[in-house]
Amino acid sequence: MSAQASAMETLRAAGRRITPERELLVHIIVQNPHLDASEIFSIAKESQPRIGLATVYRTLNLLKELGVVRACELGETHRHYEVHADDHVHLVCTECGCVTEVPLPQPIRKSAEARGFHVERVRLELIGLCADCAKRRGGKEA
Amino acid sequence: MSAQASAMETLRAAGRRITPERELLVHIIVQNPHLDASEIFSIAKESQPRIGLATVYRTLNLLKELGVVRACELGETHRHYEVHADDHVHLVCTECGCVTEVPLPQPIRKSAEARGFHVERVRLELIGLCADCAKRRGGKEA
DNA sequence: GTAGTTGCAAAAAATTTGCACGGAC
DNA sequence: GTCCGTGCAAATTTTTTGCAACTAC
Repeated sequence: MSAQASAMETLRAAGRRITPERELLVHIIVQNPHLDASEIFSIAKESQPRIGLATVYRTLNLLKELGVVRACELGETHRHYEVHADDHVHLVCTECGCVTEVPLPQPIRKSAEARGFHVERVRLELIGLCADCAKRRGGKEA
Repeated sequence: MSAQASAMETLRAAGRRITPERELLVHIIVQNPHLDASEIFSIAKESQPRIGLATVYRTLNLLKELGVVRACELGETHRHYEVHADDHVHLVCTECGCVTEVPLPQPIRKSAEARGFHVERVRLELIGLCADCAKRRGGKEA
């Protein structure tokens, strides 16, 4: 099942309605996993000029509550929304909010579960330079 | 070197001044790695009642630029600031902003580097229930 | 037909900025 | 002493909310 279909299914399962606006917004988020609210709004207006910014925020919040998307602020200031479907280590408890850290061993998920942590979503990030930029930079600067 | 000292050293190295406010704010962030801007402000006021919210934001932005702290939005809506020092996968390029994904293999860092990605910081997150909450929940609900 | 959704505009919250004073170097 | 950093208040930006109209179910 595609990420899009999966998201809509989650909406339906939660008893929420499937609207053209929601289809559109989810579609945009699935296609461009790294946009912030206003960017999503801009793109949405291209195909649905009458859509309101409030709808974007309301939809985004709904999708967050349902666990369909996740807001993330990377590096300096860029904040974006992305679908969590993929398997992508801080142990963040969704219940009490406590955060436990694991030493970062090999079988990440196993390690957490060995500590009794119930994993719902895994997310990893490596911040640095992609191959192209690392190459391009090459000589200059450290 | 402590995270606190390390952060102050980074400030000094960048030619920025070491002020009581910055010492205080860094201290708070190091001690409580999961606060948002207004929470940091509240705690700061306890020991420095005259500190301004603007200073918190300016300091937070400065520390982000210097790579001392990182803003992160977890789960639903809680956004916080934390020090990156630890080794904590999305390949996020700090240069062009592109984001590449890795299949999540065993030696995470090695895998990324094998793709030519220059890793600067590693960060992992597992979202779910901590052992206590998983146990407490136990019977009721899924 | 009913109740959840939407767009618009206004309200509230979050973040940034201008300016004069104070303190780090 | 100089210039960066600070507090305060105002400006700007971001996010939420109220309400009547609309539509998915």
